[in-house]
Amino acid sequence: MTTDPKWRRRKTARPGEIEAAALEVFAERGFAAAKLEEIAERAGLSKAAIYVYYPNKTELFRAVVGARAAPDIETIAAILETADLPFAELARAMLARMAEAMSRPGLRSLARMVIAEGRNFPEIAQLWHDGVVARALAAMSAAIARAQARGEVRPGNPRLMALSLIGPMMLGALWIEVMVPAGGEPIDLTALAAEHFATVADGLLIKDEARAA
Amino acid sequence: MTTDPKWRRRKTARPGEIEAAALEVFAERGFAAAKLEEIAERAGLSKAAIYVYYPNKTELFRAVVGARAAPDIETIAAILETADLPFAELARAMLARMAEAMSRPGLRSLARMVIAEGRNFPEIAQLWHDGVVARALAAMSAAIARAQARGEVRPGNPRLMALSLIGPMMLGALWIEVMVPAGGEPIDLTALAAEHFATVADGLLIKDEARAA
DNA sequence: CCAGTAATTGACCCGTCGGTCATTAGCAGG
DNA sequence: CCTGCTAATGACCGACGGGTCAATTACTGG
Repeated sequence: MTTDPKWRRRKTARPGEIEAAALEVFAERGFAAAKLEEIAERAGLSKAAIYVYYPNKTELFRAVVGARAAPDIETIAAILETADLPFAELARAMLARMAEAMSRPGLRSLARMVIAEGRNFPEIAQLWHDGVVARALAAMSAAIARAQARGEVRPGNPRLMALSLIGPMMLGALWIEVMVPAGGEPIDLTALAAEHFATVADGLLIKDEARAA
Repeated sequence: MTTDPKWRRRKTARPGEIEAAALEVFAERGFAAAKLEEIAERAGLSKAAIYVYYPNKTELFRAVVGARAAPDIETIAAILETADLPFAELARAMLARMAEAMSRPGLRSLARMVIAEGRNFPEIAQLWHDGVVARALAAMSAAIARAQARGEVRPGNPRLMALSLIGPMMLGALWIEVMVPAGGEPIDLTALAAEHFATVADGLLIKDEARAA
């Protein structure tokens, strides 16, 4: 009988598998409480083998968080730069896309991790700030400013308006991450996006002018 | 010469001091990375003395998070239950109060901690859910539902509307906690509250009816 | 002033986990 | 087939930090 080898040499495949496992464990336990042994186990190799690919735990963390930062953001930025769609359509599409992105656990738990570990890893926070959040915010502010120039959006600070737009989606995502496991009522992010879009478009209040009609 | 004693017996004063120091350290480092030695140092006693008042680190954490949960929320809930103020005034006052509460680091960093450690401490998340977040959300949903019944607010899911209201303030608070230390542009929460109120009241879009005037 | 009590401490213990290293074993090239 | 390279391992180390305990010292009541 040809016995199965105890392990395989798979130099190119390893890093991806390690990072995937690490993302899981870091997301579940947080940086400090995550054990390399557990990451190794889930990645299907030994703890020592991790050190072939990453010099230490911190660097592995950096690789995990840094790698998966950009992709979803690009899509959102692309939507916002679709110039000359009416702002209402832009906003609706953006909120829908964000609901979608935050419905999958990947980006969502990553966001929670950045919030959780940002203080202890200033460079991680900076990486996300520069590469993800600030860019998204800037793209959105720019879109709002353009819409203001076209007379579609009322005057006001575009940056603060951008926060008004994305705040509820972030809160929804964090609710799912933190409160639902603790017994909180689930939230349908798509429904939230729709409801919030209605509010952003027309406000919550019923206008007096409506009575005049 | 009457020599100063090396230490004092201050049984009643200790718990408060320990919890204050613990809040600081937990907020700075996170639960796992917080060292009891450092908490002891800042509280002005020895590590061993902490164990007179708390059986272990986890229990201390529980005490810290549990204790400071309620007070600010009560104020906000009280505002929302001021029945029969016009909803617009209710919302404006609530947002202003929230901006104020989140401008101080206490509640703000506590919120970040709950997000950070909620997964590892389900009971903490549950404590906050039951005692703080769910109650605030319920009070707000109720206020919105009442306003809908009076015809002040458009139809729609009150719970999702409540998330629309508070989302941006939470995001602002987290921005200050996480991104500003990493070089992010600061945010004036009071200005954010005002801008967001304007959006919630009337929306971002300039109405066509306005042209008719 | 003098016990007796209990708050407080410093030194210690020990489990855990990040990180290292000599050794093993898969595999490619001749 | 076998030989050399190196991916991969298991056993180990050392530091760090949570938690304990006997000894110490501030008080309190008589």
